[in-house]
Amino acid sequence: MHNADNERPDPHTDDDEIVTWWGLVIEGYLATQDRLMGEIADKFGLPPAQFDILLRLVRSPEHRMPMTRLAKEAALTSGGFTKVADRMVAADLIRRQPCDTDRRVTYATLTDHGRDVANRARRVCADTLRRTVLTPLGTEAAFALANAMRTLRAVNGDRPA
Amino acid sequence: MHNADNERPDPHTDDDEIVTWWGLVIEGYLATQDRLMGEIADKFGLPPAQFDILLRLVRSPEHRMPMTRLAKEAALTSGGFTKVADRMVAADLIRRQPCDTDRRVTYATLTDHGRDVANRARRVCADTLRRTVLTPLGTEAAFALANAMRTLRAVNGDRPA
DNA sequence: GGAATATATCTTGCGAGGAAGATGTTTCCG
DNA sequence: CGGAAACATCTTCCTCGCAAGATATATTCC
Repeated sequence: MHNADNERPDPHTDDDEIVTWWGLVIEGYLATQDRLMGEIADKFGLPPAQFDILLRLVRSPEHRMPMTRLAKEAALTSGGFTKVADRMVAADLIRRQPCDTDRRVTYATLTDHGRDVANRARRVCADTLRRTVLTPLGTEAAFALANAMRTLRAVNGDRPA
Repeated sequence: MHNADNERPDPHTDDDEIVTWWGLVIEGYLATQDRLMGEIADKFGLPPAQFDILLRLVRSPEHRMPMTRLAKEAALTSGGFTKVADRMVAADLIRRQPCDTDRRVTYATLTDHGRDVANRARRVCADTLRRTVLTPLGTEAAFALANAMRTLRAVNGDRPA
């Protein structure tokens, strides 16, 4: 029934501990992220990909960005991003704006409605993060969290492009 | 051009900082996880869902578990899990084993080949984690990471099933 | 000017997973 | 015993995103 107490079938038990440890860590953060995105989806009808795009656009000068650059930053392929953009255009969040000086590029530009939704969703997101992450952890642990992340990015290939 | 230096169009700049902070944290861990799963997929042909299932089975008594329980632990719907199981049966990683005492339940049972793949993949996974996460972070930071995760799980709904 | 290369976007087909419903099995209760 | 409710699994249809290829435009070199 219980062969974990006295048996040791293979010498890789440490492996299992490490993999389990990492699994729990990832699971915890993913669960938090899922709840957060679920809230955004419920309240604003924004799937994660669309919310991410809105955040990037509302931070951009003139609230616009070339499609390709946006796709790259959101870690989407151009083909995949086309359909995300289609849905966002249909929802009146962005519009496609041809570039005057380079007719290859199309800007994704935030509509007034899109800017409004982005700001409100960002506010809700920040409030929830404060309540469910920052406050419980405390600033010190939150800082450690970001530091650990920075270490991971530095060790592994941090490809900024 | 640069309206971030001297302008402050809305009073929610702190919101943006928090959301950005969390986005970077999530992105860092997800990138690590993606690389890890990419390695497992490349070397063993195991998609993340299948690898997760294998780990749970290899830890289980008699290397088997009822389908529904497995689906629940892997955060999949029963319908979605059926097809994952189909692929794993086709790859000779698991087989479906009817239960003697309750003819509703079907066990997912690890095949010999499945057990072998699971052990080798787990070893690779643990080695990579040691090299790219545990060693760079140090045991203290790694401990802090797990602690922060535990806090998050405690604050938000920790459903132990 | 005009061909070759690079860039930006869109279209088609595929795999993964979820939701709703169908089927067969067990358990509960009169 | 016999029917109703709960349960486990599977089937069908849907959405989402990626990969590969097609099309159109820009830039560069001759």
